[in-house]
Amino acid sequence: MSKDDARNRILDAAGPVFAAKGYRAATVREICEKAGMNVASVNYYFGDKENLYVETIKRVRPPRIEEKLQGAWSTETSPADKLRDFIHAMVRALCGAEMFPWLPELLKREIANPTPACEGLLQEPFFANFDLLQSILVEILPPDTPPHKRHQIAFTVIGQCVHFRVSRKIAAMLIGSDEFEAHYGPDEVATHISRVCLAALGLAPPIVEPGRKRDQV
Amino acid sequence: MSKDDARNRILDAAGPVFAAKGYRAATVREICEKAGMNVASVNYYFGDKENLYVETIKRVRPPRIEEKLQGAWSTETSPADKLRDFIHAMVRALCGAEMFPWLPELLKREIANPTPACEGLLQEPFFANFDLLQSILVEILPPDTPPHKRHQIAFTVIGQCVHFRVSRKIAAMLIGSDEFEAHYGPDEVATHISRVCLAALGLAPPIVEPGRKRDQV
DNA sequence: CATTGTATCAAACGAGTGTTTTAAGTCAAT
DNA sequence: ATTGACTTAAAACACTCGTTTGATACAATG
Repeated sequence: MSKDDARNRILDAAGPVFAAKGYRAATVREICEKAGMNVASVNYYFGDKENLYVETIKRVRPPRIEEKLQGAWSTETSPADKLRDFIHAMVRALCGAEMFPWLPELLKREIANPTPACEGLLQEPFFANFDLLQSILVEILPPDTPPHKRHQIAFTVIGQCVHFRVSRKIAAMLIGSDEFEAHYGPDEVATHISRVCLAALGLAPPIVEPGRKRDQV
Repeated sequence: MSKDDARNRILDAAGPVFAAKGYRAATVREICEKAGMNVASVNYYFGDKENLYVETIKRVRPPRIEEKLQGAWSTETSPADKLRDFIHAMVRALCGAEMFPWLPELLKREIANPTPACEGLLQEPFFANFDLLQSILVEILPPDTPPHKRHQIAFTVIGQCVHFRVSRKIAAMLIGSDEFEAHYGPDEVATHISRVCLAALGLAPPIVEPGRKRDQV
Protein backbone atom coordinates (compact mmCIF):
# COMPACT_ATOMS: atom_id res chain seq x y z
CA MET A 1 0.00 0.00 0.00
CA SER A 2 1.42 3.34 -1.00
CA LYS A 3 1.94 6.15 1.43
CA ASP A 4 -0.90 8.22 0.02
CA ASP A 5 -3.25 5.26 0.08
CA ALA A 6 -2.65 4.78 3.74
CA ARG A 7 -3.08 8.46 4.47
CA ASN A 8 -6.31 8.58 2.53
CA ARG A 9 -7.70 5.50 4.18
CA ILE A 10 -7.16 7.11 7.53
CA LEU A 11 -8.65 10.39 6.36
CA ASP A 12 -11.65 8.58 4.92
CA ALA A 13 -12.26 6.89 8.22
CA ALA A 14 -11.58 9.99 10.27
CA GLY A 15 -14.18 12.22 8.63
CA PRO A 16 -17.30 10.32 9.67
CA VAL A 17 -15.96 9.63 13.14
CA PHE A 18 -15.08 13.26 13.82
CA ALA A 19 -18.42 14.34 12.41
CA ALA A 20 -20.40 11.88 14.49
CA LYS A 21 -18.66 12.36 17.80
CA GLY A 22 -16.76 15.62 17.67
CA TYR A 23 -13.05 16.12 17.97
CA ARG A 24 -12.69 15.25 21.59
CA ALA A 25 -14.94 12.21 21.79
CA ALA A 26 -13.55 10.70 18.62
CA THR A 27 -10.72 8.29 19.34
CA VAL A 28 -7.77 7.48 17.14
CA ARG A 29 -8.33 3.86 18.00
CA GLU A 30 -11.78 3.85 16.43
CA ILE A 31 -10.55 5.74 13.41
CA CYS A 32 -7.68 3.33 12.88
CA GLU A 33 -9.91 0.34 13.40
CA LYS A 34 -12.35 1.58 10.75
CA ALA A 35 -9.43 2.30 8.44
CA GLY A 36 -8.03 -1.18 9.03
CA MET A 37 -4.78 0.28 10.27
CA ASN A 38 -2.75 0.11 13.40
CA VAL A 39 -3.23 2.58 16.24
CA ALA A 40 0.21 4.02 15.71
CA SER A 41 -0.40 4.94 12.08
CA VAL A 42 -2.15 8.18 12.96
CA ASN A 43 0.95 9.42 14.69
CA TYR A 44 3.17 8.03 11.98
CA TYR A 45 1.33 9.73 9.13
CA PHE A 46 -0.08 12.81 10.81
CA GLY A 47 2.05 13.45 13.84
CA ASP A 48 -0.82 13.71 16.26
CA LYS A 49 -4.57 13.64 16.52
CA GLU A 50 -5.01 17.37 16.18
CA ASN A 51 -3.14 17.48 12.91
CA LEU A 52 -5.22 14.60 11.61
CA TYR A 53 -8.29 16.67 12.37
CA VAL A 54 -6.89 19.68 10.56
CA GLU A 55 -6.01 17.57 7.53
CA THR A 56 -9.47 16.04 7.58
CA ILE A 57 -11.02 19.46 7.33
CA LYS A 58 -8.47 20.70 4.82
CA ARG A 59 -9.41 17.92 2.47
CA VAL A 60 -13.11 18.68 2.41
CA ARG A 61 -13.20 22.31 1.53
CA PRO A 62 -16.66 23.51 2.50
CA PRO A 63 -18.81 24.11 -0.53
CA ARG A 64 -18.56 27.48 -2.21
CA ILE A 65 -21.94 28.44 -3.50
CA GLU A 66 -20.37 30.70 -6.07
CA GLU A 67 -18.69 27.89 -7.97
CA LYS A 68 -21.91 25.98 -8.20
CA LEU A 69 -24.17 28.46 -9.81
CA GLN A 70 -22.64 31.73 -10.77
CA GLY A 71 -21.68 30.25 -14.08
CA ALA A 72 -25.37 29.70 -14.73
CA TRP A 73 -26.18 33.37 -14.42
CA SER A 74 -26.29 35.77 -17.31
CA THR A 75 -26.28 39.52 -17.18
CA GLU A 76 -30.06 39.52 -17.45
CA THR A 77 -30.66 37.20 -14.53
CA SER A 78 -32.77 39.17 -12.08
CA PRO A 79 -31.52 39.71 -8.54
CA ALA A 80 -34.59 37.91 -7.26
CA ASP A 81 -33.71 34.84 -9.27
CA LYS A 82 -30.15 35.02 -8.05
CA LEU A 83 -31.30 35.15 -4.47
CA ARG A 84 -33.57 32.19 -5.07
CA ASP A 85 -30.73 30.25 -6.64
CA PHE A 86 -28.40 31.14 -3.81
CA ILE A 87 -30.83 29.92 -1.19
CA HIS A 88 -31.50 26.68 -3.03
CA ALA A 89 -27.78 26.02 -3.47
CA MET A 90 -27.06 26.84 0.13
CA VAL A 91 -29.78 24.60 1.53
CA ARG A 92 -28.69 21.80 -0.71
CA ALA A 93 -25.07 22.26 0.30
CA LEU A 94 -26.03 22.21 3.96
CA CYS A 95 -28.05 19.06 3.48
CA GLY A 96 -24.97 17.42 2.08
CA ALA A 97 -25.86 15.73 -1.17
CA GLU A 98 -22.19 15.76 -2.01
CA MET A 99 -19.17 13.56 -1.86
CA PHE A 100 -18.88 13.64 1.91
CA PRO A 101 -22.27 13.07 3.45
CA TRP A 102 -20.86 13.67 6.91
CA LEU A 103 -19.45 17.10 6.09
CA PRO A 104 -22.52 19.10 7.13
CA GLU A 105 -22.49 17.46 10.52
CA LEU A 106 -18.86 18.38 10.96
CA LEU A 107 -19.49 21.93 9.80
CA LYS A 108 -22.36 22.17 12.23
CA ARG A 109 -19.99 21.36 15.06
CA GLU A 110 -17.46 23.86 13.85
CA ILE A 111 -20.09 26.58 13.54
CA ALA A 112 -21.43 25.98 17.03
CA ASN A 113 -18.05 25.45 18.69
CA PRO A 114 -15.18 26.47 16.48
CA THR A 115 -11.97 24.52 16.91
CA PRO A 116 -9.14 27.02 17.22
CA ALA A 117 -6.96 25.10 14.81
CA CYS A 118 -9.57 25.20 12.05
CA GLU A 119 -11.02 28.69 12.34
CA GLY A 120 -8.82 29.92 9.56
CA LEU A 121 -9.64 27.03 7.26
CA LEU A 122 -13.36 27.61 7.42
CA GLN A 123 -13.21 31.36 7.21
CA GLU A 124 -12.50 31.47 3.54
CA PRO A 125 -15.57 29.69 2.17
CA PHE A 126 -17.77 31.47 4.70
CA PHE A 127 -16.42 34.80 3.56
CA ALA A 128 -16.87 33.84 -0.06
CA ASN A 129 -20.48 32.78 0.39
CA PHE A 130 -21.25 35.79 2.52
CA ASP A 131 -19.74 38.09 -0.07
CA LEU A 132 -21.67 36.48 -2.88
CA LEU A 133 -24.91 36.90 -0.97
CA GLN A 134 -24.08 40.49 -0.28
CA SER A 135 -23.36 41.22 -3.90
CA ILE A 136 -26.85 39.95 -4.66
CA LEU A 137 -28.35 42.10 -1.94
CA VAL A 138 -26.54 45.16 -3.25
CA GLU A 139 -28.46 44.73 -6.48
CA ILE A 140 -31.71 44.44 -4.59
CA LEU A 141 -31.41 47.11 -1.92
CA PRO A 142 -31.48 50.86 -2.48
CA PRO A 143 -28.00 52.26 -3.02
CA ASP A 144 -27.99 54.21 0.20
CA THR A 145 -28.84 51.24 2.42
CA PRO A 146 -26.34 51.28 5.28
CA PRO A 147 -23.99 48.29 5.20
CA HIS A 148 -25.04 47.03 8.61
CA LYS A 149 -28.61 46.66 7.41
CA ARG A 150 -27.47 44.73 4.40
CA HIS A 151 -25.47 42.49 6.69
CA GLN A 152 -28.43 41.88 8.94
CA ILE A 153 -30.51 40.87 5.95
CA ALA A 154 -27.75 38.54 4.82
CA PHE A 155 -27.81 36.86 8.22
CA THR A 156 -31.56 36.53 7.97
CA VAL A 157 -31.08 34.57 4.76
CA ILE A 158 -28.18 32.44 5.94
CA GLY A 159 -29.66 32.01 9.39
CA GLN A 160 -32.75 30.34 8.08
CA CYS A 161 -30.79 28.02 5.81
CA VAL A 162 -28.53 27.00 8.66
CA HIS A 163 -31.31 26.68 11.19
CA PHE A 164 -33.42 24.35 9.09
CA ARG A 165 -30.37 22.11 8.95
CA VAL A 166 -28.98 22.43 12.46
CA SER A 167 -32.26 22.06 14.28
CA ARG A 168 -33.46 19.04 12.34
CA LYS A 169 -33.84 16.84 15.34
CA ILE A 170 -35.75 19.35 17.39
CA ALA A 171 -37.88 20.33 14.45
CA ALA A 172 -38.83 16.71 13.83
CA MET A 173 -39.63 16.41 17.49
CA LEU A 174 -41.87 19.48 17.51
CA ILE A 175 -43.94 18.70 14.45
CA GLY A 176 -43.66 14.93 14.32
CA SER A 177 -41.42 12.93 12.06
CA ASP A 178 -44.17 12.25 9.54
CA GLU A 179 -44.72 15.88 8.66
CA PHE A 180 -40.99 16.48 8.85
CA GLU A 181 -40.18 13.86 6.27
CA ALA A 182 -43.01 15.01 4.05
CA HIS A 183 -42.23 18.72 4.00
CA TYR A 184 -38.62 19.39 4.96
CA GLY A 185 -36.72 18.18 1.96
CA PRO A 186 -34.09 20.57 0.57
CA ASP A 187 -36.26 21.90 -2.23
CA GLU A 188 -39.31 22.57 -0.14
CA VAL A 189 -37.28 24.26 2.58
CA ALA A 190 -35.42 26.39 0.07
CA THR A 191 -38.65 27.40 -1.64
CA HIS A 192 -40.12 28.43 1.68
CA ILE A 193 -37.08 30.48 2.67
CA SER A 194 -36.97 32.12 -0.75
CA ARG A 195 -40.59 33.16 -0.48
CA VAL A 196 -40.07 34.64 2.95
CA CYS A 197 -36.99 36.58 1.94
CA LEU A 198 -38.34 37.84 -1.36
CA ALA A 199 -41.57 38.92 0.29
CA ALA A 200 -39.68 40.70 3.04
CA LEU A 201 -37.65 42.51 0.42
CA GLY A 202 -40.70 43.52 -1.55
CA LEU A 203 -39.75 41.39 -4.55
CA ALA A 204 -42.71 39.06 -4.16
CA PRO A 205 -46.13 39.21 -2.58
CA PRO A 206 -46.49 38.26 1.08
CA ILE A 207 -46.30 34.54 1.68
CA VAL A 208 -49.95 34.13 2.52
CA GLU A 209 -51.68 33.04 -0.65
CA PRO A 210 -53.07 36.00 -2.54
CA GLY A 211 -56.81 36.44 -2.27
CA ARG A 212 -57.02 34.30 0.81
CA LYS A 213 -55.94 36.85 3.32
CA ARG A 214 -58.40 37.37 6.12
CA ASP A 215 -58.41 41.14 6.44
CA GLN A 216 -56.11 43.14 4.27
CA VAL A 217 -55.78 46.71 5.53
CA MET B 1 -22.11 23.66 55.61
CA SER B 2 -25.54 22.18 55.12
CA LYS B 3 -26.25 19.48 52.64
CA ASP B 4 -28.21 21.76 50.33
CA ASP B 5 -25.53 24.41 50.45
CA ALA B 6 -22.96 21.93 49.28
CA ARG B 7 -25.22 20.65 46.52
CA ASN B 8 -25.93 24.15 45.33
CA ARG B 9 -22.32 25.15 45.36
CA ILE B 10 -21.52 22.22 43.11
CA LEU B 11 -24.46 23.00 40.84
CA ASP B 12 -23.44 26.64 40.63
CA ALA B 13 -19.97 25.63 39.56
CA ALA B 14 -21.16 22.92 37.20
CA GLY B 15 -23.39 25.13 35.04
CA PRO B 16 -20.71 27.38 33.57
CA VAL B 17 -18.27 24.52 33.11
CA PHE B 18 -20.76 22.33 31.27
CA ALA B 19 -21.82 25.30 29.18
CA ALA B 20 -18.28 26.26 28.28
CA LYS B 21 -16.91 22.83 27.47
CA GLY B 22 -19.81 20.49 26.90
CA TYR B 23 -20.71 17.42 28.89
CA ARG B 24 -17.85 15.24 27.83
CA ALA B 25 -15.02 17.75 27.99
CA ALA B 26 -16.13 19.13 31.33
CA THR B 27 -14.39 17.38 34.21
CA VAL B 28 -15.70 16.81 37.68
CA ARG B 29 -12.30 17.81 38.94
CA GLU B 30 -12.61 21.30 37.50
CA ILE B 31 -16.18 21.62 38.75
CA CYS B 32 -15.22 20.59 42.25
CA GLU B 33 -12.23 22.85 42.25
CA LYS B 34 -14.35 25.85 41.29
CA ALA B 35 -16.88 24.87 43.92
CA GLY B 36 -14.14 24.57 46.51
CA MET B 37 -15.06 20.98 47.19
CA ASN B 38 -13.34 17.65 47.04
CA VAL B 39 -13.39 15.53 43.91
CA ALA B 40 -15.44 12.88 45.62
CA SER B 41 -18.28 15.22 46.47
CA VAL B 42 -19.87 14.94 43.05
CA ASN B 43 -20.31 11.23 43.50
CA TYR B 44 -21.32 11.69 47.11
CA TYR B 45 -24.08 14.19 46.36
CA PHE B 46 -25.12 13.25 42.84
CA GLY B 47 -24.11 9.63 42.34
CA ASP B 48 -22.26 10.23 39.12
CA LYS B 49 -21.35 12.87 36.60
CA GLU B 50 -24.30 12.23 34.34
CA ASN B 51 -26.78 12.78 37.12
CA LEU B 52 -25.03 16.00 38.04
CA TYR B 53 -25.54 17.15 34.47
CA VAL B 54 -29.21 16.26 34.56
CA GLU B 55 -29.68 18.10 37.85
CA THR B 56 -27.82 21.09 36.43
CA ILE B 57 -30.28 21.32 33.59
CA LYS B 58 -33.28 20.56 35.78
CA ARG B 59 -32.49 23.55 37.90
CA VAL B 60 -32.38 26.06 35.08
CA ARG B 61 -35.66 25.55 33.33
CA PRO B 62 -35.29 27.20 29.94
CA PRO B 63 -37.26 30.41 29.74
CA ARG B 64 -40.89 30.20 28.72
CA ILE B 65 -41.76 33.19 26.63
CA GLU B 66 -45.40 32.86 27.56
CA GLU B 67 -44.87 33.62 31.22
CA LYS B 68 -42.96 36.74 30.41
CA LEU B 69 -45.38 38.60 28.27
CA GLN B 70 -48.73 37.03 27.76
CA GLY B 71 -49.94 38.77 30.85
CA ALA B 72 -49.20 42.04 29.11
CA TRP B 73 -51.56 41.32 26.25
CA SER B 74 -55.17 42.42 26.16
CA THR B 75 -57.88 41.16 23.87
CA GLU B 76 -57.28 44.10 21.58
CA THR B 77 -53.57 43.52 21.15
CA SER B 78 -53.02 43.03 17.45
CA PRO B 79 -51.42 39.79 16.21
CA ALA B 80 -48.64 41.86 14.68
CA ASP B 81 -47.83 43.38 18.06
CA LYS B 82 -47.92 39.95 19.65
CA LEU B 83 -45.47 38.62 17.11
CA ARG B 84 -43.22 41.59 17.70
CA ASP B 85 -43.38 41.03 21.44
CA PHE B 86 -42.69 37.34 21.03
CA ILE B 87 -39.61 37.96 18.93
CA HIS B 88 -38.26 40.55 21.32
CA ALA B 89 -38.81 38.29 24.31
CA MET B 90 -37.24 35.34 22.54
CA VAL B 91 -34.15 37.22 21.45
CA ARG B 92 -33.72 38.63 24.91
CA ALA B 93 -34.16 35.20 26.46
CA LEU B 94 -31.59 33.74 24.09
CA CYS B 95 -29.13 36.48 24.89
CA GLY B 96 -29.35 35.46 28.47
CA ALA B 97 -30.00 38.59 30.47
CA GLU B 98 -31.25 36.33 33.21
CA MET B 99 -30.02 34.66 36.31
CA PHE B 100 -27.79 32.15 34.51
CA PRO B 101 -25.75 33.90 31.87
CA TRP B 102 -24.29 30.61 30.72
CA LEU B 103 -27.67 29.00 30.04
CA PRO B 104 -27.89 30.03 26.38
CA GLU B 105 -24.53 28.45 25.70
CA LEU B 106 -25.67 25.23 27.29
CA LEU B 107 -28.96 25.31 25.39
CA LYS B 108 -27.04 25.86 22.18
CA ARG B 109 -25.13 22.65 22.83
CA GLU B 110 -28.27 20.74 23.60
CA ILE B 111 -29.97 22.01 20.46
CA ALA B 112 -27.08 21.02 18.23
CA ASN B 113 -26.32 17.72 19.96
CA PRO B 114 -29.04 16.66 22.34
CA THR B 115 -27.94 14.67 25.35
CA PRO B 116 -30.19 11.62 25.59
CA ALA B 117 -30.68 12.10 29.31
CA CYS B 118 -31.96 15.65 28.90
CA GLU B 119 -34.10 15.48 25.79
CA GLY B 120 -37.23 15.18 27.87
CA LEU B 121 -36.32 18.03 30.15
CA LEU B 122 -35.91 20.50 27.34
CA GLN B 123 -38.89 19.40 25.33
CA GLU B 124 -41.46 21.05 27.53
CA PRO B 125 -40.35 24.68 27.26
CA PHE B 126 -39.63 24.25 23.56
CA PHE B 127 -43.10 22.91 22.99
CA ALA B 128 -44.61 25.71 25.02
CA ASN B 129 -42.80 28.45 23.11
CA PHE B 130 -43.51 26.80 19.79
CA ASP B 131 -47.18 26.52 20.66
CA LEU B 132 -47.39 30.14 21.73
CA LEU B 133 -45.82 31.26 18.48
CA GLN B 134 -48.22 29.13 16.54
CA SER B 135 -51.23 30.51 18.32
CA ILE B 136 -50.06 33.96 17.20
CA LEU B 137 -49.59 32.76 13.64
CA VAL B 138 -53.06 31.26 13.61
CA GLU B 139 -54.43 34.73 14.20
CA ILE B 140 -52.35 36.11 11.36
CA LEU B 141 -52.65 33.47 8.68
CA PRO B 142 -55.78 32.68 6.67
CA PRO B 143 -57.88 30.00 8.35
CA ASP B 144 -57.25 27.47 5.61
CA THR B 145 -53.46 27.68 5.78
CA PRO B 146 -52.18 24.12 5.97
CA PRO B 147 -50.50 23.35 9.30
CA HIS B 148 -47.17 22.49 7.73
CA LYS B 149 -46.92 25.96 6.23
CA ARG B 150 -47.65 27.52 9.58
CA HIS B 151 -44.95 25.35 11.08
CA GLN B 152 -42.44 26.40 8.47
CA ILE B 153 -43.18 30.04 9.17
CA ALA B 154 -42.75 29.40 12.88
CA PHE B 155 -39.32 27.93 12.20
CA THR B 156 -38.46 30.97 10.12
CA VAL B 157 -39.17 33.14 13.15
CA ILE B 158 -37.44 30.95 15.69
CA GLY B 159 -34.61 30.12 13.33
CA GLN B 160 -33.58 33.72 12.97
CA CYS B 161 -33.74 34.35 16.70
CA VAL B 162 -31.62 31.30 17.39
CA HIS B 163 -29.19 31.96 14.58
CA PHE B 164 -28.39 35.50 15.62
CA ARG B 165 -27.46 34.05 18.98
CA VAL B 166 -25.74 30.83 18.01
CA SER B 167 -23.61 32.27 15.25
CA ARG B 168 -22.36 35.26 17.20
CA LYS B 169 -18.73 34.41 16.80
CA ILE B 170 -18.90 33.81 13.10
CA ALA B 171 -21.06 36.86 12.58
CA ALA B 172 -18.58 39.04 14.42
CA MET B 173 -15.84 37.54 12.30
CA LEU B 174 -17.65 38.24 9.03
CA ILE B 175 -18.60 41.83 9.66
CA GLY B 176 -15.95 42.87 12.16
CA SER B 177 -16.38 43.19 15.88
CA ASP B 178 -16.92 46.95 15.74
CA GLU B 179 -20.05 46.75 13.65
CA PHE B 180 -21.15 43.70 15.58
CA GLU B 181 -21.03 45.43 18.91
CA ALA B 182 -22.72 48.50 17.50
CA HIS B 183 -25.66 46.80 15.81
CA TYR B 184 -26.29 43.35 17.24
CA GLY B 185 -27.72 44.09 20.65
CA PRO B 186 -30.91 42.23 21.57
CA ASP B 187 -33.24 45.10 20.74
CA GLU B 188 -31.78 45.91 17.39
CA VAL B 189 -31.69 42.25 16.36
CA ALA B 190 -35.27 41.72 17.49
CA THR B 191 -36.44 44.80 15.64
CA HIS B 192 -34.78 43.59 12.49
CA ILE B 193 -36.27 40.11 12.74
CA SER B 194 -39.69 41.55 13.47
CA ARG B 195 -39.55 43.75 10.41
CA VAL B 196 -38.54 40.86 8.20
CA CYS B 197 -41.27 38.58 9.51
CA LEU B 198 -44.04 41.14 9.48
CA ALA B 199 -43.11 42.20 5.98
CA ALA B 200 -43.03 38.62 4.80
CA LEU B 201 -46.48 38.09 6.30
CA GLY B 202 -47.86 41.23 4.67
CA LEU B 203 -48.43 42.98 8.00
CA ALA B 204 -45.84 45.66 7.31
CA PRO B 205 -44.24 47.20 4.26
CA PRO B 206 -41.10 45.59 2.83
CA ILE B 207 -38.01 46.25 4.88
CA VAL B 208 -36.42 48.58 2.39
CA GLU B 209 -37.32 52.08 3.44
CA PRO B 210 -40.40 53.34 1.64
CA GLY B 211 -39.75 55.81 -1.12
CA ARG B 212 -36.15 54.73 -1.48
CA LYS B 213 -36.66 51.67 -3.54
CA ARG B 214 -34.69 51.69 -6.75
CA ASP B 215 -37.26 50.39 -9.23
CA GLN B 216 -40.63 49.41 -7.91
CA VAL B 217 -42.56 47.43 -10.49
C1' DC C 1 -18.65 10.30 77.57
C1' DA C 2 -19.45 6.90 74.09
C1' DT C 3 -21.96 6.09 69.88
C1' DT C 4 -23.76 6.96 65.72
C1' DG C 5 -24.46 9.06 61.36
C1' DT C 6 -22.92 12.57 58.23
C1' DA C 7 -19.61 15.24 55.68
C1' DT C 8 -15.04 15.87 53.96
C1' DC C 9 -10.62 14.64 52.36
C1' DA C 10 -6.45 12.49 50.33
C1' DA C 11 -5.24 8.65 48.02
C1' DA C 12 -5.68 5.21 44.90
C1' DC C 13 -8.05 2.30 41.41
C1' DG C 14 -9.35 0.97 36.83
C1' DA C 15 -10.64 2.17 32.41
C1' DG C 16 -9.67 4.79 28.42
C1' DT C 17 -6.87 7.95 25.93
C1' DG C 18 -2.92 9.81 22.78
C1' DT C 19 1.57 8.79 22.07
C1' DT C 20 6.11 6.43 21.92
C1' DT C 21 9.01 2.66 21.52
C1' DT C 22 10.77 -1.27 19.65
C1' DA C 23 10.97 -4.85 16.68
C1' DA C 24 9.55 -7.16 12.67
C1' DG C 25 8.13 -7.01 7.99
C1' DT C 26 8.27 -5.16 2.95
C1' DC C 27 10.29 -4.01 -1.09
C1' DA C 28 12.99 -1.63 -4.44
C1' DA C 29 17.79 -0.51 -5.59
C1' DT C 30 22.27 -1.92 -5.50
C1' DA D 1 21.85 -11.65 -1.87
C1' DT D 2 22.33 -7.43 0.70
C1' DT D 3 21.47 -3.25 2.00
C1' DG D 4 18.64 0.42 3.70
C1' DA D 5 14.75 3.16 3.85
C1' DC D 6 10.01 2.87 4.49
C1' DT D 7 5.97 0.75 6.57
C1' DT D 8 3.35 -2.04 9.82
C1' DA D 9 2.39 -4.33 14.19
C1' DA D 10 2.23 -5.14 19.16
C1' DA D 11 3.18 -3.61 23.37
C1' DA D 12 3.97 -0.41 26.66
C1' DC D 13 4.03 4.30 28.45
C1' DA D 14 2.21 8.44 30.48
C1' DC D 15 -1.57 10.81 31.43
C1' DT D 16 -6.44 12.04 32.47
C1' DC D 17 -10.76 10.80 33.72
C1' DG D 18 -14.76 9.11 36.77
C1' DT D 19 -15.23 6.60 40.57
C1' DT D 20 -14.27 4.09 44.95
C1' DT D 21 -12.14 3.51 49.26
C1' DG D 22 -10.90 4.16 53.86
C1' DA D 23 -9.62 7.37 57.21
C1' DT D 24 -10.80 11.46 59.70
C1' DA D 25 -13.46 15.29 61.75
C1' DC D 26 -17.50 16.70 63.72
C1' DA D 27 -22.05 17.35 65.38
C1' DA D 28 -26.08 15.22 67.37
C1' DT D 29 -27.90 11.86 70.34
C1' DG D 30 -28.61 8.71 74.31
